[in-house]
Amino acid sequence: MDEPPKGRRSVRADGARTRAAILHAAARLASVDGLEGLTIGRLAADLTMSKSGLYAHFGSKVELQLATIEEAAGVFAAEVVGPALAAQPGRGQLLALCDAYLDYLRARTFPGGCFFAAAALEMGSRPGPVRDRIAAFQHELMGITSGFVHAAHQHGDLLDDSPVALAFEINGQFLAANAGFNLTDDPGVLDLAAMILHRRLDAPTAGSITGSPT
Amino acid sequence: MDEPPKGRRSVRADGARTRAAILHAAARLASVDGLEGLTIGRLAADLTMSKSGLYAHFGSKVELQLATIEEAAGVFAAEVVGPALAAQPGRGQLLALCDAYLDYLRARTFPGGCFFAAAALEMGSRPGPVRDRIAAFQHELMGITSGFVHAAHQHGDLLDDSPVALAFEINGQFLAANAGFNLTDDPGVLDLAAMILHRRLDAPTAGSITGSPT
DNA sequence: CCTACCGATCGGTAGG
DNA sequence: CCTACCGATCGGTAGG
Repeated sequence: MDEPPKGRRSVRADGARTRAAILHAAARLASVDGLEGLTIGRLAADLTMSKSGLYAHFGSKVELQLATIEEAAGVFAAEVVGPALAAQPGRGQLLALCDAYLDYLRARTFPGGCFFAAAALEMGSRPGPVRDRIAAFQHELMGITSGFVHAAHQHGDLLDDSPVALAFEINGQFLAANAGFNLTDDPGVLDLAAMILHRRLDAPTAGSITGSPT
Repeated sequence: MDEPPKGRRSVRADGARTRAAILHAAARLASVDGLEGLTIGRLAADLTMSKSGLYAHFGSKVELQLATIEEAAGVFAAEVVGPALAAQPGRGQLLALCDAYLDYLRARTFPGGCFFAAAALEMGSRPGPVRDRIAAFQHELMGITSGFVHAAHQHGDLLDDSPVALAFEINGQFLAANAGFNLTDDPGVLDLAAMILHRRLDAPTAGSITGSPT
């Protein structure tokens, strides 16, 4: 009766899978109850495990919150930023970002709506490492968006003043779409936001989108 | 040693003053900690009174939350909607609304930023009477804003498509201004939002603003 | 990953 | 408006 190493999955791999399951549940809970309202007791009950089991993975609530943010950031990168990065630089890339964000809301990727919109509002006036991480994410997203605007300018696709201002404007429509959809449960809100964003990004020099050579 | 009725303020008036003090503190606390994070214990400590003293005014936490929303709605009406209602119908009325909102943020009327932006995000996915009241407020504000847009159309001041769409757009800039200001503490965020809104509302048929007769 | 426990705080009530 | 109290839950620890 030997125990070959492949007979059981390694403890390390089991731990990693448990950790992933915890963070998946934590991100979903936090989108509804907030990062502060996320309690270790409820999370443990949700996973049918003990509270101290959670403390084996995360030494404190703050560490759990920070890990949960990383989990949500991964989802956001995959669902929203990824599709936009895959698009060609230009006006279409900005539209891809907007459509991906609205699809991410429509799909109810997180049951409480956009994880980061909720977190930004909740932590905005609560100093500490959690708020700092959320602020850094928001700053990063604004940087990516204004980078897309800059690229569209280079591409001659879009006439506008400041990339920072347009990124701010787009972010505002994201926030309005998230808040409106959460409060009304009406997908028409997302359609309205899409219409506004598409009209806003209608290039004065439109027509150069389809003509990209090999 | 008689006790003339005017010798002490009426119990009713004292109660009303205490209630007002409670709600003032509650609205400020809730803007930071959320309507759910507002606890009766902390609120009592903040007012140096006992928890049961609070229960004499509000029978339950939900009733306290609802009363706190009414308090905040009164502040919002006085600080934001009031100045806009005082303005002449037209493009200038919409700008007055925007400027009043941004001033209300700049003044840190509530220490945690806009009470209703925070509440809308927090309660969006938490069914119940508190969420319903927040949703009604948001709906009311959108109605007021789109009414201003409609009036500006009548006044020939502003060319635009749907009042609902423009109200949605403006609301999005409010949310972005609130979130950005809360996260960065940088008043430049408010200046950026003001610039965006003023440029957005620049009438294609500008010039008819100053010519209103007696 | 567990049981068993800690002090603190939660919303709420009894009785005055 | 108070003291005194209730059961439940909080974040966290000891020890295994």
